[in-house]
Amino acid sequence: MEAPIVTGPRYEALLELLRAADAVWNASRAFFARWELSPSQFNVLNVLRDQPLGLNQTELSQTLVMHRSNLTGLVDQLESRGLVRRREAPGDRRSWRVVLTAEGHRLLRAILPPYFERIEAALAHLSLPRARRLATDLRRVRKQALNPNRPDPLSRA
Amino acid sequence: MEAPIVTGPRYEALLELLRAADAVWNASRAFFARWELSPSQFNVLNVLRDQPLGLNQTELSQTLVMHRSNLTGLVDQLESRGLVRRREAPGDRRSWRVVLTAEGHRLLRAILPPYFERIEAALAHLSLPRARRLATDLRRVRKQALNPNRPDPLSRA
DNA sequence: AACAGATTGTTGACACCTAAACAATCCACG
DNA sequence: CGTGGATTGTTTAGGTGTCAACAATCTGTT
Repeated sequence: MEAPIVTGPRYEALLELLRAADAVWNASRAFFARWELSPSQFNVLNVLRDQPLGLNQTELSQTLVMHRSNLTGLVDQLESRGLVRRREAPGDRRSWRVVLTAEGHRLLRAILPPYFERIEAALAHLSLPRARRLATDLRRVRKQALNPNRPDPLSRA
Repeated sequence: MEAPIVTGPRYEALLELLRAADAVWNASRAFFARWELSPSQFNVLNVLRDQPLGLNQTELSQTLVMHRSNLTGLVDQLESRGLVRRREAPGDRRSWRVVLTAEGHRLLRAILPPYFERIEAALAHLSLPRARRLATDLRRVRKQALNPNRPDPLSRA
C-alpha cells in the first residue's frame, strides 16, 4: 500500500530550482541590508540606471515582472530617501517619469562593484560554458512553465 | 561616463534562476488553484504523506524551510477543511502531531498523478542526464549562496 | 466636438512569509 | 524533588507581493 511514487531527476531538478532561488534571494536580502535596501528596491534603482529619461511605473512593473500596484509603495520609499524622483511626464498627466537622483546614482555606484563581485564569487565554481548552459536550461524551464498551452499529448485522447 | 558594466554569463545565469523559479512558483499556484490549495498548503500535505505518525509543527517548519509561526495558520486552514488533524503528542503536552486525515489522503491521491505529469511535461525538453546536471549545479549554487564564508580562492592572491 | 473604451497610479482587502515576545511545558542538573 | 534554561505553538506587527475597483486622463471613432 502507499504507492512508492517515483520522482526522478526532473522533479529533483525542479525542487532544487526552488530551493536555490530561495537561498539566493535570502542571500541578496542580507547583502543589501547593508544599505537598508530590499532586493526589490535595489532592482528598481538598477533598472533606472541606464534610463536617463526615466520610466513610468507601469513600464517599471513590466521590466520587474510585478504588479503595477507594487510600484506605488516601492517608489514612495525610494523617493522619501531621495534616491529617486517623480517627474511630470510630458504629454501625459496620468503618469510620472521615475528617474534616479544624483544621490541614487552615487549609491548605485557604491553598490554595484561589490554586488557583481559577490555574484561572481558565488558562481565561481561554474565554468563559463557551464554557466551559459545553466542559463539556457533555466530559460527553457521558465518558458515551459509559463505555457501550459501544450495540450499535453499524454492526456489519453 | 556611465561605465558600461560587464555582466557575463554567471550573472545571466543568476537572473535566469530567479526568473525561472518565479515562473514555476506562479505556475504551481495556478495549478493547485483547481483544488483551492496554495502551493504551501500542498507542500504540507505532501510532506505528511509518508508520515503515518505525523510531524509536529516545528518539524514541519524545518522540512519546509519556513518559520514556525507560519505553520499555525497553514495547519489551521487545512484542519478546517478536514484534510489534516492535530493529534495530541504522546508525552509532550506542548506540541501536536499533525497527521493527514482519510480525506487528506484521498485529495493527495487525486493531485499527485497530474502533478508529476505536469512537471515531467514542463521539463520534458531536458534529457535525464541534463536534468541531473541541472540539479547538481543548482545544489552548488544554493550552498554557495548560503555560505559567503568562502574567501573565494580566485580573488587575486 | 464628444463620447466609449483603454490606460495610469492609487487604494484597500487579502495572502504569505519573517521575527520578536509570550505562556505553557519539558528537561537537565543540583 | 525543584529550579533555571530550552522548546513548542500562538499572537502580533511588519514587509512584500497579488488582485479588483476607482478617479483621472488619454485615444480613437464618429
